[in-house]
Amino acid sequence: MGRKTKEEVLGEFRCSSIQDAAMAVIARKGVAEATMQEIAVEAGVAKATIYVYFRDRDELLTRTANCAFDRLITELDSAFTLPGTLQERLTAVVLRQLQFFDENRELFRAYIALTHREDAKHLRKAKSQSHARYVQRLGQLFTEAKSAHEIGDLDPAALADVASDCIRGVIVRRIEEKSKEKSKTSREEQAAFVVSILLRGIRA
Amino acid sequence: MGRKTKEEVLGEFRCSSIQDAAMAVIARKGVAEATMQEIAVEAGVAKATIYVYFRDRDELLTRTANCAFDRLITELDSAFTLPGTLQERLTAVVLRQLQFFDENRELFRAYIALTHREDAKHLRKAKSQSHARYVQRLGQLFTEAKSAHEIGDLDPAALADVASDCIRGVIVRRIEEKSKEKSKTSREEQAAFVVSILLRGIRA
DNA sequence: GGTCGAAATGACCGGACGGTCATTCGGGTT
DNA sequence: AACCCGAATGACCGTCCGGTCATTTCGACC
Repeated sequence: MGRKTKEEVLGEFRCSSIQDAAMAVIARKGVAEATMQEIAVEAGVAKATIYVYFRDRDELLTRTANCAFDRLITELDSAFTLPGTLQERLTAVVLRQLQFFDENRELFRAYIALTHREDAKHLRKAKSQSHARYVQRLGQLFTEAKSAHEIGDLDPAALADVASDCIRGVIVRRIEEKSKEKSKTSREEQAAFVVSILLRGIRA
Repeated sequence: MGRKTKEEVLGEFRCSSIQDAAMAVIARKGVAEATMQEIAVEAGVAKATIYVYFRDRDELLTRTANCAFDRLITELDSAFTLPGTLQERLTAVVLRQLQFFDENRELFRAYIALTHREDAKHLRKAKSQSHARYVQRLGQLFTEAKSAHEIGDLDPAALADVASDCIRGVIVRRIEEKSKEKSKTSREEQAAFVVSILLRGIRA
């Protein structure tokens, strides 16, 4: 049993090494341009070695994406379960998300790169599953706020869609700014701004 | 002169035929998977013929994208210049956009496909130029509304970003719904909903 | 040190794709 | 009808990439 565990551990270590390499290459080149060769070099193994642990390119990318998305969801769950008013909770969620993507920009690039993907259907599926979970969490938040009469008679699911759009946009712009070396606005300001618009609207 | 014009007209006709074919293929397969061979078949010409009119794949896609984006901008301009209150004007813009993409779904798919592109830099540039123009138009609209004291002391450019995010999201969801054969909500309702959220916010 | 089995790998294959070129084709001119 | 010239094309090339396989490498066990 000790031996077997050892082998398994070694195998899992190799697997995650390759997945880490895949994430790095995806972050650098995007999903479509992430070649097996480059992933292999990044992982410090031969290309054929990848095929010892993954059936084909699709399985590697699918499992890598699922891992990444799980990390994201897990990270956000702790923000979603915080107590407080709708404004407080929404701000916390946005803030946590900005922070997470600041620290894992490669993950965000992968996330975005998968958003509109026309290649492997499995990737789209994995992405849309995790995104659906995320939007659903937002919907819960609005449902609770509705119960507390913090919001009027609006469809929580529709609100969640709009909110996720706005948050997405903030992150995209933040990443683009960052790559231009001018992150002028703090996370806190950006989070407060978008939550303010969402809650109070544009009107005077 | 008559002869020359005739030749030019013929040439331009061929050009636009090929560009139309390129748009169709892009709409069907996405930018990355749009091969010269498939575009040629779609256009009813030999692959080599494309190279008579376009230097290479990049030039074909760039010019095709620019054409498409010009159509989009032109179409929206007439909506942007309508008179009325902020709410009326914004609703008109959103409505026109929904209608335009309903009628030119392939154009939207291409537009979205180009949004996050990691291939040809020229394409990204073309897209971001037209998108920048669009967001700028939105910004003008908010600036005017600010002058008319319809909105408070908020940065029009930032508002335009948020608004474009929300509108984009509505369109994406609309297209996805449509491909599932269940367009449950009318354009008017969807436009009114997103404008309502933008102007009045979520709060009760 | 020798043996064995699984892991790792370099070399290779088949196919797809962008791009080129010599040849063919077709309509206008004489 | 013969000729001409540019447009159109089929055949072809080099490259890249995913995937395979026979061979080698390496650590555990005797």
